[in-house]
Amino acid sequence: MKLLENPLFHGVSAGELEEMTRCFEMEERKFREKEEIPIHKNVGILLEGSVSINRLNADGSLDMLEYMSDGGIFGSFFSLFEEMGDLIVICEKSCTVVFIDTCHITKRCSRACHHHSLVVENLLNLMTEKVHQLSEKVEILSHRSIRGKLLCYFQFQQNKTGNMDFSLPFSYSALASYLCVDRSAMSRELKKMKNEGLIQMQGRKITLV
Amino acid sequence: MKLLENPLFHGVSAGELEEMTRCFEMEERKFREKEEIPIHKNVGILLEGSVSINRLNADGSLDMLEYMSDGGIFGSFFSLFEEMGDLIVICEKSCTVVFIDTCHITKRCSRACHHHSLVVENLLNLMTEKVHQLSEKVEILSHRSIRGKLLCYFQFQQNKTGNMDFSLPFSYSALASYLCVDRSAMSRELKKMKNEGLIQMQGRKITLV
DNA sequence: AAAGTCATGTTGCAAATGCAACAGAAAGAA
DNA sequence: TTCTTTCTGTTGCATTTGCAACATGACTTT
Repeated sequence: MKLLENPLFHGVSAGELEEMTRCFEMEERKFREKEEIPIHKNVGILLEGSVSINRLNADGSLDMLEYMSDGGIFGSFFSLFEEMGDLIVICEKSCTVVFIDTCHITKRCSRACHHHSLVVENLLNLMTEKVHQLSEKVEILSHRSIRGKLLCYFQFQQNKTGNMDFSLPFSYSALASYLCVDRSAMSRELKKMKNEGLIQMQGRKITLV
Repeated sequence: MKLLENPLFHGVSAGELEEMTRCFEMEERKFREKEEIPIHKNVGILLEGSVSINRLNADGSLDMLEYMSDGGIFGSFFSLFEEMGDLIVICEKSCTVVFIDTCHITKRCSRACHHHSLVVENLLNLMTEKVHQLSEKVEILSHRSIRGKLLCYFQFQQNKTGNMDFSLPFSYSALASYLCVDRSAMSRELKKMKNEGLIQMQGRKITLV
């Protein structure tokens, strides 16, 4: 995905983008699978590949908070834990990331450039989307049982594809981590649901009945 | 709290606010306890009192998603469910709310007024805060046990006051609802934690040891 | 005063969940 | 290929949790 196509630059022309690249001191970097992506005080825009956003626990283990692909945005605006220094972004599929230092966005541009307000407005829309994503996760986690969480998650996925079936974007282990439940217990529950005819599973393809 | 003091209008003068009130067609309304606050496509700014944001379940019961006081902001920007039509805002303590139709904020002002970009920038900061709040809730709910959720919630409260102790902003029933756990089970767990010397409780005042 | 409502405390019990441990399958690296 | 790692499926068991039911006290309403 091209930078210009990213929602953050919606309404910006190619020429303007060129100018902004300098004005915002944007930097492009590539990462390979499993590599950790440094975030500091930057906003990261994912042009290609996919990454996971994880929280580092006291015991050294990781909880996946999010998983995103092309066009995804991550950084200090979007999460509580970055400030706490225990947020870890990991490249899942080799990716290209454009970094922008937050201060270029937050602070008013001394050159009073016109693009600035446009980007702020776009960022606002992205934040809205991010709030929706978080609300979605809260909604999922608010269900008390594993089955409840699974069904809720499945329904969200189903709504996104529009079809009755969809594919998990990651492994079942990762799903358990995302849902904050025990993997084996989840596996057990999935089997039950399959037996009860609630769902069909073929590998990572799932069909809600 | 005065409207001018609200973070949404940070950096705006009294005169400008006057102008904006017309430009944005802002409307002020009062509500009494237990009253439902209609939201439509508005942003609501809470000047006085407090409200709860609840989700309406299929069975007619309500889950509290949030509880906010003076200066709080709610509306379509801030939650997933409003669009789904099952979000219900309820006045908890008699309150005053200022409504702004979202379109006045989202769309570029035809009069190209200067305040507009300022408000968008402020709104961006508010969204950031909202993202943090949601991340906080996700963090709380990501703990698997009731004890884990309680301790996590307590620590957040503690950090906010800065002291070792703090007071619940609502009832224990409401807390259980907020944490998405069974009230009686939570009550049982709190007793255990008290006996183990992890916490001290005097009514709704809690001290982390 | 009497009735009703709500917050809180308590308990037994069935069901759900987490945990630990193990094993085969699949995928990737050497 | 072989070796290694990760993913996945499974099971027993102790613990936790949700649920239902009931009791009490504070407060409000009639």
